[in-house]
Amino acid sequence: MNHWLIKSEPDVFSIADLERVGREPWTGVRNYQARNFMWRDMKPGDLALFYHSNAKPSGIAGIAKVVGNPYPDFTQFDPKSEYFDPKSTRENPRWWLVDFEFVARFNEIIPLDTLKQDPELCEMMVCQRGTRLSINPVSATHFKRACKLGGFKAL
DNA sequence: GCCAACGTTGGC
DNA sequence: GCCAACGTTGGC
Repeated sequence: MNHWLIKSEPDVFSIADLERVGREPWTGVRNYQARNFMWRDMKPGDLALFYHSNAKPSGIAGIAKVVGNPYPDFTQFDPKSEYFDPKSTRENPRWWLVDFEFVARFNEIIPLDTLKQDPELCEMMVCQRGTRLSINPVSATHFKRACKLGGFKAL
């Protein structure tokens, strides 16, 4: 099983939103590296740290799980969507996504500052300067430790 | 294929 | 709101 970190701006879609809806298609990823993670590497059952970016504070807010297999991001075909991509076709879609399911919400967000100060978690991509990728692979060790800090029993 | 200009991300 | 970092675009 692979582990991940997925970023979302809580003003747009937060861990509380995921808890409310239960399951959500991860639309709007328009970066090839992040897309490759979703259609090539993610498998149903994979677990992800749900990270709040552009937040007060930014940090890990909970856990989500990959459900189902990748399929084309429908927003790329919708001219009214902000994620519309005129260069993509239904025959040959450019952008793919998976659905995420709610697993857990931490009692308190683990702030980025805490992650950076942690001797292990400071190694995570999200702690490195200039890393803007919205989906990051995470080691099983780092995942477990983040769960522990979040007060959540490791899965 | 190079690279300057531009746009976006995201911490602060 | 600022700005560093980085990805993408497009002229050549």
